[in-house]
Amino acid sequence: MMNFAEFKKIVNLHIKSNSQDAFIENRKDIRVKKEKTVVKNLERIFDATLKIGNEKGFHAMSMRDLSEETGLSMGALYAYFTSKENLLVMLQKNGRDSFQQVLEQSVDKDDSPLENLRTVVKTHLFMSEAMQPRFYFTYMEGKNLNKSEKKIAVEHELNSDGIMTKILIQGEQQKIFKSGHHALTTALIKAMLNDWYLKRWKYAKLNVSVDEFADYLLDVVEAFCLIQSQTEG
Amino acid sequence: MMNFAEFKKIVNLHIKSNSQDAFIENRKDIRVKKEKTVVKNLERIFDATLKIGNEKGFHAMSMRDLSEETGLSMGALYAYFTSKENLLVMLQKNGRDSFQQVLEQSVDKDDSPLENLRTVVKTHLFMSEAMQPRFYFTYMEGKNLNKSEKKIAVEHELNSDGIMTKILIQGEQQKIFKSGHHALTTALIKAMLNDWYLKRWKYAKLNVSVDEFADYLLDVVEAFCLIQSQTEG
DNA sequence: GTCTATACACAGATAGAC
DNA sequence: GTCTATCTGTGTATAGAC
Repeated sequence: MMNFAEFKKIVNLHIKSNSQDAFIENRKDIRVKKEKTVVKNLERIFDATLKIGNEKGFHAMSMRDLSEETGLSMGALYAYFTSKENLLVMLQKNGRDSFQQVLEQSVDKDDSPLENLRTVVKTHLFMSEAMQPRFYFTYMEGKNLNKSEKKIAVEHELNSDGIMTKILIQGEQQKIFKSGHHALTTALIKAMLNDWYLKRWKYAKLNVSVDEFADYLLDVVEAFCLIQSQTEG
Repeated sequence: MMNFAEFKKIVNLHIKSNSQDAFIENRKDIRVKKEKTVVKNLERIFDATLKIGNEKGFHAMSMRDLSEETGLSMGALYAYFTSKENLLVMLQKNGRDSFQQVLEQSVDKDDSPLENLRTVVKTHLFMSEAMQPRFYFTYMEGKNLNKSEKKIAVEHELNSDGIMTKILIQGEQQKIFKSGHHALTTALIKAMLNDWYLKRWKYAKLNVSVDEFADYLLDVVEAFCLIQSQTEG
């Protein structure tokens, strides 16, 4: 089964196109018109925002901090977004969409629910590993969004939970998984998945690799969900 | 076995003494000297800080916001702490200590590892339920602490993880629990426990009570940890 | 012990030169 | 397309009256 190294090769192209997507979606708000310049600088701006924001919080990051980290002047920065809040929204949107897409595409109707469960768990985990700063940022800065953006974020989460819950239900119908409160099971699995990028320092200290974490997490999940012990790994 | 209602009766006294503890520990920095006044106003200040801070983040909360919410003037506020950062540190310290104490006391050497595991999980969960705003705040605002305070926070977490890991090891020694990476198991259990106060909206939507959550979480944990299926609940 | 008034540093944002 | 210089609001914190 897929490990992180293989996963990364496959989706790297997708991930790298992040700031290009952002350019297309925010064309009207971006004063600079040369695509190549925008993509390059937007990437610098995003990276710097994630770095500073994850250290001390987005709100505590000043535009002067951002100017220093990116090497762009304050004036130049405002050619790429209309306001600090606009920058926050761009960053959040941008991450969510590619995540949702990759997750949905990972499910295969012809696979067994067990296979799909494993795939979805690993896909979620590996994406968060490949884009750790972004996932961390999205989680921690969610409450700084305005009401309507917050609502969108919640909908995305419920949507992504739905993918997993659906698999659990199918598993029960096919008598592979036990019956249970599947939405609650999903919530618990998500909680464990999120911990990987939220408490990175802890797993580093325990010297656990992302592949080991994936296998261990799946052991836990399968011990609870599977009707009888099957071949593992 | 203990449910939330019973738990709350037992520890309520402990929880209510929070601002009194804070008064004793921060005497030197508090300009007001009448204990009764300090305890009353400190509680108002803490509650207001948790409320506003959890809505939009501690850094985004201005002292004018806090003044309005507490009904105290800016000048009066600064009689209870020396700076905004000092207020943050007071709040964080204050919560941690009583948590650690209650958790450690909940373990009983004469009980079986299984009993102790259940007790520790429920104690952690029920404390977070009884003091949800404080737990949420501590989690989300951890990165705003300075280096030395951050270090203390990490130590507390490792310490509390240690309590659970120890129980898992004992369980293995007594041939009740499976062998495994016990520290990793603990991390996963903690992740699920934390989710209860971090994603409250989700569990509210699912209409899951704290007691139901406790039982379900323990089912998951026991399915993974126990050597063979034993009587549950 | 609490208030009002204010100091003054720093934030986000923009104008206009290059 | 990027820069420097600057406007203006808001932030934390304090002084001094009551």
